[in-house]
Amino acid sequence: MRVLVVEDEANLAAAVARGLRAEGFGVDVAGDGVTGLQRALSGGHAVIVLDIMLPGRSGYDVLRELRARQVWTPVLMLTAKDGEYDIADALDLGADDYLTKPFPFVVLVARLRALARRGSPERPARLVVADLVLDTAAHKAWRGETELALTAREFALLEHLMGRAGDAVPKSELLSEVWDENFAGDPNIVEVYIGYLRRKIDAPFGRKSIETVRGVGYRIDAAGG
Amino acid sequence: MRVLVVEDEANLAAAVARGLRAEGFGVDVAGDGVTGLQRALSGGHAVIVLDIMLPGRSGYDVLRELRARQVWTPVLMLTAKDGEYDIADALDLGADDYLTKPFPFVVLVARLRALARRGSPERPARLVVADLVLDTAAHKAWRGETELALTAREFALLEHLMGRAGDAVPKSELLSEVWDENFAGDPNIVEVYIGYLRRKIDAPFGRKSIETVRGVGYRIDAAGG
DNA sequence: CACCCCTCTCAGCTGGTTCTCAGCACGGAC
DNA sequence: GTCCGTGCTGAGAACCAGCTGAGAGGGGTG
Repeated sequence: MRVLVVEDEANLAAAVARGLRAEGFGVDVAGDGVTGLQRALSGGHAVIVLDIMLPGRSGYDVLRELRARQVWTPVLMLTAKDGEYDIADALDLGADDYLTKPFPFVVLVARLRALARRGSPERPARLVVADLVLDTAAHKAWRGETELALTAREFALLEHLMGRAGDAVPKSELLSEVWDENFAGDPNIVEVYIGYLRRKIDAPFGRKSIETVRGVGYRIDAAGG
Repeated sequence: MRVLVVEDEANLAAAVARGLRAEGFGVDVAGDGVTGLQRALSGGHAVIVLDIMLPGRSGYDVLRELRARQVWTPVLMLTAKDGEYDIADALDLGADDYLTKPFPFVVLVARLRALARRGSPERPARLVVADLVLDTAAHKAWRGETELALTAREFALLEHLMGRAGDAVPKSELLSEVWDENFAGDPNIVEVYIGYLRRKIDAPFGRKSIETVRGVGYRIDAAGG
């Protein structure tokens, strides 16, 4: 069972890592938010221990980004007790548990075990952006009351955009995530499919959910469009 | 519904596997205690049939280890009638039922069905979707008032689809759950059986319960159809 | 042994889906 | 306004997923 520890205080990080290894966990350590996010995205961890106060990107930020990218690995947040950061916010963002520093080591281990056992919650079956709804389990899509007839590829593309609603998603990311990691064909395929989508989900309803971000990619406004 | 059979007598194992497949179960076979334990831990089985006398690790051992690792899949133990091993011990260790060899095949099937039903509370004895009704214990199916004559395989397929009513069930999942974990044959078998089902449960009634989700699999609409 | 039923394989067909390509439109820089 | 780069779109080709009929193989039954 692998654990990712994202913590900038080197001493604490090392101590936690050593202790967890002794308990039989495999441990990865990241010293700042950016590398922490990378490691977390690469996946394979049963639990993530995430400090809130971090150089680079805060723990909040990392957590938000993770969930936005559909990564549902359980996260245990670490806070200093000075209360500058609100743990409630973290839980809102999708943290699964938290500990206030300093903490007894055994408590950390127990909480991690509990989180790991509980496992990663199912990814939400439903994506909602304004009156656009995707049911990923049923593979159905609606604009308001109207069901949309999307092909598999169109559905996958829309799913990815809605999963990162509010973000400008680079065309390269769409290519590698919706198509293939090493897609060899014409990258223009993304534009073609964006066109298909707009004709199905926007034009008939006089809407403009999918914005073009010139030179970057596309964005679905979190507030809807 | 997947069954794991842990049995070292190759003839018996093969006979049981064949018989269970004919009854519509997906069957995994392990020939000794060690691989049996591995398979069991990998999960996904509704029931485990476990011989006591095994090379490698005894059935006792495997059972103890399973329960120690918090795996609660129902287990049916097989014993030779010479009484060298005490079935009471097995029940103490957390076995759920037992059979003394030799046993009538129909008894095995009945016990397995009972265990599977009892074992997972979320698998009800009766599945209802609109006017489609499956009695999984009695192995009977109706559309409205009309009883349907389904073969074992057709029944298993319909059971799985109805158990996930509303979801688009991937073809790969159907293959591994209704057929076999490592089904080697032509995956087209799923389409063939979907065709059989439609001819029995839909066409005669002018209905369309089973929708094709192109590029994914099949779906039975929770609201019926 | 003959027959029937069930399971599964195979190959042909169909139409929707995916993708390529080429030309056009548009935005931004100067 | 002109030019260049980027994005949009229609047409059509290639492909492939899914459906079906035919039939082989095997087990069980009379």
